[in-house]
Amino acid sequence: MCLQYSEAMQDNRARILEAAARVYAQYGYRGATTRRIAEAAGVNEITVFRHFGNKGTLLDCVAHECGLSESVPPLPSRPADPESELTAWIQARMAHNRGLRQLILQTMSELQARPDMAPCVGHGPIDAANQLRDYVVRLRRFGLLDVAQPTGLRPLEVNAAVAMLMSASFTDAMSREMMPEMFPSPAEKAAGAYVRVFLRAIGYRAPQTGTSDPSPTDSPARKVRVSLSSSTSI
Amino acid sequence: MCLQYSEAMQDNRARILEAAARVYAQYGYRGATTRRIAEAAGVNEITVFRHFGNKGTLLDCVAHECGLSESVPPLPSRPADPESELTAWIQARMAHNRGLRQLILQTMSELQARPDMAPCVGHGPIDAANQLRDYVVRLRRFGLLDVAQPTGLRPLEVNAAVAMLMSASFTDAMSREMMPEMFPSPAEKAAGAYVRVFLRAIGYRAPQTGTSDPSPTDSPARKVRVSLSSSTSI
DNA sequence: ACTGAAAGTAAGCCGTTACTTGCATGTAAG
DNA sequence: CTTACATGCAAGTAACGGCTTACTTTCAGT
Repeated sequence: MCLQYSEAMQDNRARILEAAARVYAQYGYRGATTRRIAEAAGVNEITVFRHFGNKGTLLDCVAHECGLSESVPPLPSRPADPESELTAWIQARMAHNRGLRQLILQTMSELQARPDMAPCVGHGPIDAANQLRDYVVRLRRFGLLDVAQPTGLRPLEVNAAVAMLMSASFTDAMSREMMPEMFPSPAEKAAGAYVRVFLRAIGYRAPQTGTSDPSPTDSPARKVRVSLSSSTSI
Repeated sequence: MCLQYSEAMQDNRARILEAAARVYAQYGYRGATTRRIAEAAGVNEITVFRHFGNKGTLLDCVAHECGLSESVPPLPSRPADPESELTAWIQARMAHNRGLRQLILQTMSELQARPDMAPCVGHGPIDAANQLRDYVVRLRRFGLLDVAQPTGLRPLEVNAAVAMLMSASFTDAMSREMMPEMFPSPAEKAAGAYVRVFLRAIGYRAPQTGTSDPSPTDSPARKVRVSLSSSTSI
């Protein structure tokens, strides 16, 4: 039946795409030659052209189909243990980013020449930052943030704290290997440390013993003047 | 006199180096063709080869001579107004990094193929992080940090806070343009917000009125158990 | 006027790269 | 068995890129 042709075809197509992603991540756009890609895919160079027409189309497909889309589980909608929840989330994000390190760096460095790649590389981090902002809103709703600090907790700084946590996990994943002196904390402890710093900065206080299962309704923090939304620029 | 030859020669050499840096930043190693560099320098292609022998040597010289070395004034040795001092420092660092953005991204993405570039791109940030760590030590010596916080101020987390501030300023400079949603705070306010979050996280308290000109000797914070050094891995 | 360093011009060599064309092979559907 | 499709192989083309050779121009110092 016609599906078997199609299956074999899809098979080769997938192998070419995967090989192209690997070669592109290692050598960049110019260095990802059609010969190298075909060789890495175990396929004749001509097959590449028959499937994708030309190199540009192939690498566009790589960018849109490959793993830059998120595969990190979301933050819980009801915060229970913020420190461990955030740490697990940051750890997963760092592992994800480490795996895509070369691909991300190549794409970022070539954004000027191929600006249409911007959403492809930007969507993941932006979405994650919005998730984190929403999580902070939930922490506040559940009364887990100390809003009576002397200096006050302004939206500008909460956004800054979010950007700092996202940046730290991203930069750590991108560059710990190339400049370890920048990250004196060992890799397995880094995520937890970032999260603790973040929580301290946004005024997180572990709930008092006995205040288990906090509900949003009985929290005095709801009428605080700070309101945050993931899509609101401050 | 013979110096005029040399001056003219240095002139062309400098123009080639500067043009090579521009072309490399825009197109990367493979895209920085000798023809493009020569054209950008307003010089014959052969002159490039006569000066540098081959493309590799030229781009090595670019990496070692160009502006990746620091030009940011250091943090003051006697902290007076940490928030404004750090903000000015971070702002200068961000401006510096923004100017070198493409050069940094290209070099980072090609580190796998040219590992000898690692110190060239890594020295600046590492040095800056060490400066910041030393500054925190000075804040502590001058009694400007609240070390009696409930959760305690452990070196692991101070290092994490340093990494977060450095990462945030770096990532902001690198990627605000390509994904503005990631940084909802306006660029001119971002540095100050990062610094305030950082100071809050490390337990900075503005000195009480009347405690002007703090001296390191009369500070009770000196005998705290936390000791930090810029070259110590924790 | 002569010398010699620095720069330019013209031309080319040789390998690489993207992409094409033409032909043969295998294989499954009808 | 035929048809159609997917793939492979051989060869080639046009352009580009690193680098060289052989020669000329410019111009300060002697």
